[in-house]
Formats: sequence, C-alpha cells, structure tokens
Amino acid sequence: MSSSRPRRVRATITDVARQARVSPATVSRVLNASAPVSDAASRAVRAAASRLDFRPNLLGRSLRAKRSANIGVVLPTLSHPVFAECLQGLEAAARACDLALMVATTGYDPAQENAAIELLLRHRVDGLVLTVADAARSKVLDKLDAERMPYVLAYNQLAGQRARGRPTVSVDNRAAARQMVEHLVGLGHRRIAMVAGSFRESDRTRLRHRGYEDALKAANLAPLPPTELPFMADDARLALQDLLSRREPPTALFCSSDQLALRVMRDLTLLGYPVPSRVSVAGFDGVQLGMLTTPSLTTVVQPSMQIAACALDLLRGLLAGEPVHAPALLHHRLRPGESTAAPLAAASVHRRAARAAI
Amino acid sequence: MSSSRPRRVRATITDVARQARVSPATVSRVLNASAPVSDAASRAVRAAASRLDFRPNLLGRSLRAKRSANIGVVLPTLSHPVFAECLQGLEAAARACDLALMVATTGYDPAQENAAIELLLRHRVDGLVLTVADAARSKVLDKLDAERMPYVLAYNQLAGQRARGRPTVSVDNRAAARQMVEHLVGLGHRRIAMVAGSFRESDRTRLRHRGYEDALKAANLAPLPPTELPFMADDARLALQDLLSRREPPTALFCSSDQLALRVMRDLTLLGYPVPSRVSVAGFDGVQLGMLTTPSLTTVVQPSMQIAACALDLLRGLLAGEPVHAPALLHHRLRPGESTAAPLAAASVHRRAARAAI
DNA sequence: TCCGGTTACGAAATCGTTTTCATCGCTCGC
DNA sequence: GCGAGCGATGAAAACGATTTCGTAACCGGA
Repeated sequence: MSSSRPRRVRATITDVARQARVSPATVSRVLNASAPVSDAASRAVRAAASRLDFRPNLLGRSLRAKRSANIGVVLPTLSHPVFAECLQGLEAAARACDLALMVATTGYDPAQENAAIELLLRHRVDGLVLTVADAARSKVLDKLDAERMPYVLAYNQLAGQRARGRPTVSVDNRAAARQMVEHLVGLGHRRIAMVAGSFRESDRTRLRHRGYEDALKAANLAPLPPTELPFMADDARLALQDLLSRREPPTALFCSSDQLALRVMRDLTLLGYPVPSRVSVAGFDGVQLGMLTTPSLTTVVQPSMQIAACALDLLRGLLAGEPVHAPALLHHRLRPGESTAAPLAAASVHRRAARAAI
Repeated sequence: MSSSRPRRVRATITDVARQARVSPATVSRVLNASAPVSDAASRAVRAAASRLDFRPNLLGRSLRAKRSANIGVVLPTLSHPVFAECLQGLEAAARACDLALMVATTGYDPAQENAAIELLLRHRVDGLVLTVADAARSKVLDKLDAERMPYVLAYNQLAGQRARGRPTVSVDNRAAARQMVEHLVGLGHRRIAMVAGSFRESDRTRLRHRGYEDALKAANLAPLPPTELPFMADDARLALQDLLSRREPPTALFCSSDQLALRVMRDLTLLGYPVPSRVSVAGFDGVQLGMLTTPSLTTVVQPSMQIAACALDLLRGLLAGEPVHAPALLHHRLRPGESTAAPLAAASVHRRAARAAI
C-alpha cells in the first residue's frame, strides 16, 4: 500500500569494499578473478558481497573496460520462424557465456538495417550477429568494417571480393536448392517453376535460383521465368492462378521459403489444384510447422540452432582477437514430405504419345 | 589488406565541445535539448558533431543519468509464434522511441526466469516486459517488486491479491475460452475435451480451463477429465489414440494453444480420425500459420501486436512515474476455421433415438 | 644481515556522459 | 544609475566500475 518506504539503493563495489575492509580494487580482483588475492581477503569480499546482495553495475564496468558483454542481433523479422528460432538459439548460446543480447529487426529494409545498427553501436555492443537482406550490396557491412566492429553474418552467403574477411555462417544455398530441384526432377517433373517474394532483394533467393537453374540445366530442362508472388494475399492467389492456367503449366513449384510454400499450398487448395496430385510444392528452411500440415511439406532443413551456435562461436573468436575464419557452410538436409509426388503430367504425356502413335 | 591502420577512436563529447568552442555541458544540452542554448552555440555544436561523426556513448550517459534507455524482455520461448510476434511488436514500438531491447528466454522454467532477470538487472535495464510461466506463484515478480523495478506482464493474467499493483496486458483468457467452447457446443458437440501441455504450470492454461468449464456448465454438460499431452511427439500420439478409443470419445478437442492444436490435427490425421468430420479441433492464439493449413484452424485470436504495443506503453508510463493502471484486457476474436464442424455423433444419436422410438 | 624479486594490495586516474552550482552579462523596473 | 532577476554558459563533481602504478611486506639466497 504505502509506497513511502525509502527506495533502498543497491550496494556498490565501494560498499562491499568498506564492509570487507579492503579497497574497491581488491573487490574487483576477487569478483573477476583478474589478479591473485589472498585467501583471507577473498573470503571477506565474498562474504560482504553476498551479505550486501551486491549486484555489479555492468554500466560502470563496461564504460571503463570498453567491453559491454553485450552483443547485437539484427534480423529481418521475427515473424519468420527461421529467424525466431535462430534468435532462440543465439540467446541460449549467449546466456551460457554471460552475454546479453540486444535485438533489432529490419523488415528487409536497408534504411532500417542502418537505423538498427546505429542504435546498437550507440549502446556499444561488443559485436554483432546479423542477417541482412542482401549482403552483396549492403552498405552496413562496409560501415561495420570501417568502424572495426566485429560481426558475423548468419544465413547470408557472400561471393568473390565482398566475401573477403567477412565471416558467414550458412548452408550452401545453391547446392541445397539444386538438390531439391533434382529431387523434383527425379520424381518426373519436367516443368518446374520457382516462386519467391522478391528475387532482387535477397542474396539467398538469388543463390537458390542459381541452384534451381543448375539442376534444370543438368537435366536438360528449360527453366521457367521466375515468379514473384505479391505480398498481398489476394494478389498472390491471382498470380498463382495465372501461372497455373497457362498452356503448359508447371507441375511443381519450388518456393524460396517455407512460409511462402505453406501459403502457396493453401492457395492451391483453395484454387482447386490438389497438392501434390496436381501440383507438387517444395519449400526451403525446414520450419517445424511444415511437418504439421497435411500434406506435410517437402523442404530443405537449415540447421538454425547450429547456425546460431556457430555464429556466436565465431563472434566470440573475433572478440578474443582470433583471425576471421573462412565462411562456415553447415549441412542442410532434404526432408521429404507429402507435398511432392510424381506429376500427373507424366501420365498424360504418355497418353498423348500413345495417341500420336496410333 | 593491411590491418595496421591505427584504430581510429570515436570522437567523444569533449572532442565535439573543443571543436565547437563550448563546454561539454553545452554539447550535452544541445544534443538532448535538456536546457535552452543560444542559437549560435547550438549551430556550432551540431556542425561539430556531424563533422566528427559523433556517436554518443550510451554507457557513459546511462551510468551518469541512471537511465539506460534499455528495456528487458523475458519470454518463455521464441519457437512459439505468439511470443515471436510479440517480440517483433515490442521491437517496433521500442525503436520508435529510441529504446533498445534486451531479450532473454526461459523455457517456462522458473530457475531460468530468475537467471534471465538477474542478467538484465545487472545490465541495468530501465524496466521489463515479461511473460512468466505461472504468474500466480512466480517469485521473480516479488523480487522485482522488492527492487522497485518497473515491469509489465504480457499474456499473464493475475487474480485477487497478487494482481494488486501489477500491470498486466492480456486477453480475457477465461471468457475467450468460454466463447470458443460455446461455439463448439453451438455446433452440436456434447463431449468436448480440453487438451494442454501442462495444466499445472501455466496460469493461462488454468484460466482457459475455467472458461471451458464455464461453457459446459452453462450448457448442462459434464466436463471431461483434462488431457495432458506429453512433450514427445510419439507419446503424444499414443495419448491421443487412447483418448479417442474410449467408449464415449470426445467429438471435439479444445487445445490450449495453436501449436498444440496443429500438432493434434496432424496426429489425428495420421491416426485416421479425419478433422473435422470425425473430430473437431479448436486452438487458442491466432497464429498466422493456422490460416494456412488445410483444414484451417478455428481459434481465438490474441492481438499480439497490440499486446506488445500496449505493454510498452504501460511500461513507458511507469518509467515516467505514472501510477500503475488496472489490468488491460484486450479484445480477442474468434476466428472460425475449417477444423470445426457439427459432430457426426449428433446424427448417430438421432438415428439411435429414431430406432428406439420404433 | 642485507638485497633482489615477488606478491598482495591500495590510491588515484580513468572511461564518457550528465548535472549541479556558480558566474557573467543583460535587461528591466524604479 | 542601480540592484534584482534571468538566461546562457562553464568548471567540476558525480555515476560505478577497472586498471595503472607505486609500495609495503615478505621470501629466499648469498
């Protein structure tokens, strides 16, 4: 009820020192094990600290030590389960080594990427784990380099000159996409389309598209023009309808992400194209929920937890002064689901061939 | 290539002051608009700041001002889309007022809740937004009260004495659950079971169970014993199998969360119980992906973004010294989906009644 | 006994801000 | 013309830790 109880202020290191009859320096040395201290003093300090319920003020420490024990995380969105899971993994890994996490999301928008980083830099994070929309042309990376701020890219994959000195953790997007499309080819599909939200703005989507092309080329098949699905649900459905009502419609759709794939599956169902009997659908990411739908989603699983753990490890290495590692490519896994099957088209092609032969 | 370029250190407020030929105090006043400053000085300071690319060191500021512009977020998990979305909303709201977010997850474990809060307190967050596993017996709330640390509970709902002075933002879980179960009753269901991960450990689940009971009592129906679904996927399926192979099996399942509901739907499908024709399934949360499955999920939508925005608002109020508001109850919405329908049982009951009449 | 070397420790400077307090010109009212 | 009042400013003291540097005490060896 009464709120007039005098706001008891926290004990500071000086209070502990006084109680333990030592200097603040000694308290610091004991609590951080940063220098040898006699047993007697050490015990006295610990006793005083616990008696006073001492909680070190990390602001003071960070200011002086120029180390905030605080790492920044910049992700496109948390509505996408892949990034949410990644953050979850980062948090677990970070807390295991007493690091705090400061997070910001960017909505795939370079301006917001910049704003996010600016905020984190003001708060003096020690380093960053980030996923940018398009690492190939992101200017925040250049800024971070200029500032000498350690960072590790997660999910982004860089090539050529821009990859130099930039640690990344990802799967081999191109190879994984190729494998997935080869899987579709193996099922008998001949007209496979790739759909994405935007091909221009994401380095990963572009790489996956390359993988898609690789697979088709290897099978002597012609790639179909890439399909971009509008953000608005209704427009997307129309676009899909349009794609499938062409003269020779694709029999399989390779989607650039699971979220997209799930929406596509739903829309196909609503439009009256059964999955997989009429159209096969494949995704990319391996989100949990893909296993819960009916049909379950065929997809490429990215090891998000491992990506997170690995990214944090690399970052800690950088903070400890180790040199930059080569890009880390983690293993993906193709998870077959019920959303892909052999195409009907194969059968009808046979029929047509048979008719022609008569 | 060469990394010997001397690590240029950032300009400090003193550097800016020197360049602008004023004192650091004046720079501070200009940059924070914390006191009137002459036009001339103001311009000089701004010019110097931008010339030197000045980035204020928030550690220094926080230390001195006892305000870190940093708020802590404690959530059970980010693998659950509801919390991921909430965090997303918090982040957007926070960045709009230049607050940084420090996040920690707890896995619904009180010990981890405590550890998370301890970490955040050491970092001197200004306040917290948190969702605890069970607010009714959470001891971290008592600790925070003792510390006079401002916080707002999200999703948790408190009752009676423990609610006093504790700001919460949530939907009315009991009423919402009741409404959902009434919807099932309205469809003709007479044997409705509630399933959850754990009834003991979550205040929300308990409230939703109360709502479930309310609805049944109002309809003069008997509640079935609550079903807890084991965490392991296989065990859960067996438990479900067991539940449905009883003599008078439930015709509808009310699940305590969407994630659970989606898993239940999937398991039912695998077990050969079609949804909704044989068993109806309802969820709670309103996650996006519930709309993408086939059948789509009937659920109660919690306005996660609003909850986040409201929580941050309340917290900002507390930080500004405003008194604690009454618990905020935000509107939920029943989103009908394809996972619920009239029970087969109704028909067979009618048939039986008809046979008896002959 | 004395001396070089180690060890444990404290005094004080420092990190980069904000905030208090005193001061210095002004203007205004008389 | 003169003090009161006011607005803008700077000097200096915080904030709470770490880290540098100097030194007292102690140890072993000559």
